[in-house]
Amino acid sequence: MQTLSTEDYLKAIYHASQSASGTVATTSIANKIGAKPSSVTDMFKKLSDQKLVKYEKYQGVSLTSEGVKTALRIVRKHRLWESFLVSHLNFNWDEVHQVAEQLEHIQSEKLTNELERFLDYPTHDPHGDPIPNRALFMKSYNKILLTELPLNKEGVCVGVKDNSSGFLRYLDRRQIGIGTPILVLHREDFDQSLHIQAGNSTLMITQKTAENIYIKP
Amino acid sequence: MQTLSTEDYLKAIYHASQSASGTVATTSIANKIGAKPSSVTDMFKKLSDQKLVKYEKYQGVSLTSEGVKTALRIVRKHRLWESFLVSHLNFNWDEVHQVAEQLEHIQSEKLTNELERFLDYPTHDPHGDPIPNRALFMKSYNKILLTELPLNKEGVCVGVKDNSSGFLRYLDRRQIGIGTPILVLHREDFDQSLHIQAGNSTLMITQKTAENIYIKP
DNA sequence: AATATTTTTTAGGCTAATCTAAATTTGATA
DNA sequence: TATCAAATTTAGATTAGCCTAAAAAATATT
Repeated sequence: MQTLSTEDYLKAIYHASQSASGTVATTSIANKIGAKPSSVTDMFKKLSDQKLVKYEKYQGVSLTSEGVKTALRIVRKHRLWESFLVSHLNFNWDEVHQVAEQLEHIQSEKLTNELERFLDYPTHDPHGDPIPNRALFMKSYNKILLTELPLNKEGVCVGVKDNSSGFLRYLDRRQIGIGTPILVLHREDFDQSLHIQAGNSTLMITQKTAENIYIKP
Repeated sequence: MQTLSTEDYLKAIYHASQSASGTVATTSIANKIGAKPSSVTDMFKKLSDQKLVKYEKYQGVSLTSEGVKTALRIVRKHRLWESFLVSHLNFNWDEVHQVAEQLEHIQSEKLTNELERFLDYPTHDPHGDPIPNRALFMKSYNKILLTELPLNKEGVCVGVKDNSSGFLRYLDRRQIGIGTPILVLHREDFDQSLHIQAGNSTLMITQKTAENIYIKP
């Protein structure tokens, strides 16, 4: 059984190793967790003793298969709770993260599995991220960034890269959400901004926005 | 903001002060929390510094009004979550306590209030205990123990005093639950055991059982 | 009332998780 | 490749929450 803190570290290592290849650096975890590098080193040693990560001095860490399982169990809970908050408790997709950070630590297999059943076995959370099933298996769409969608090719928004409240509320205002059909009408060579059709409305978005929106073509 | 541990202490002090009058003794909290009396003394001092309890050496503690409020907020969450687990997640009334002990610490007013709305403003939890509303007000039935119910007077089971899994499962087997109509047919002078009608069936229960069942006459 | 027992507190330690400051290693740069 | 900057680790300290053992106070018993 893990402590709150070890669970946070394992999740952070898991997410860091998704976006980069090779081992995960001390500093990158320090930034995610909001702790000093020296504290992270301490924790790396503890996790290594518990065989949850492979750690070699100065070489960063990688999760063992046991570590991956533990991390996925937390991700599973996090995403199921986020789904519940949005679908039944009137939370908006920009409000769920902080609460789910707490709920993900609740220990009860029965609770997790019954919640999943109650939600009718959702495959994706409110941000479009895949939810690991009971066997910890998850299937992602093969999605691309909106910056990579060819002109005049129909796509659907299936997720976001930036989960910050600010970005999500911006998308709300632009009426872009999971499931919104998207068509790129014009790409401005000068600054890579896009004119798009999103649902019924036509609008302009910056490159920075486009590289944070996932599309299923 | 409280730590997990201070919340546990406040809740324990609240419950202890419900069942006894005057101040709450160090040992009684030590037993509830599962800690040594010396640790409890330490915590009493901390809670006193935070003005959540009134504490005088060797004289036990009592909650301040701020302490009562904090405790009731936890009780509210505990009982709402228990209700949710039973009504929507297929938990039996003897399985909810441990999980609710974790869920009661989740900090989000919105979550609590939305959960209450989703459950349609329940007034009592699965064990018949009253749920504090948003203003932390709760209304209890004026209930009596089954030992005090006069012969041949109709009553309804509205709660249990002992919330242990063992007792609750025993009641399940006897088909006694919240809402079951109860009639005392005979009281045995020798050992105070009762012959009762519970729902459709007639059965015998011991005095010990009867003093753990609450009845609304 | 004096003594014995129980309850409570104090004193001093331990562990997990953090920190700062100093030392070490890596890897980038001149 | 020698040097320097950045990243990482070590050493030593801190805090919360707990412990044991001993001392002190309250309560019960003779």
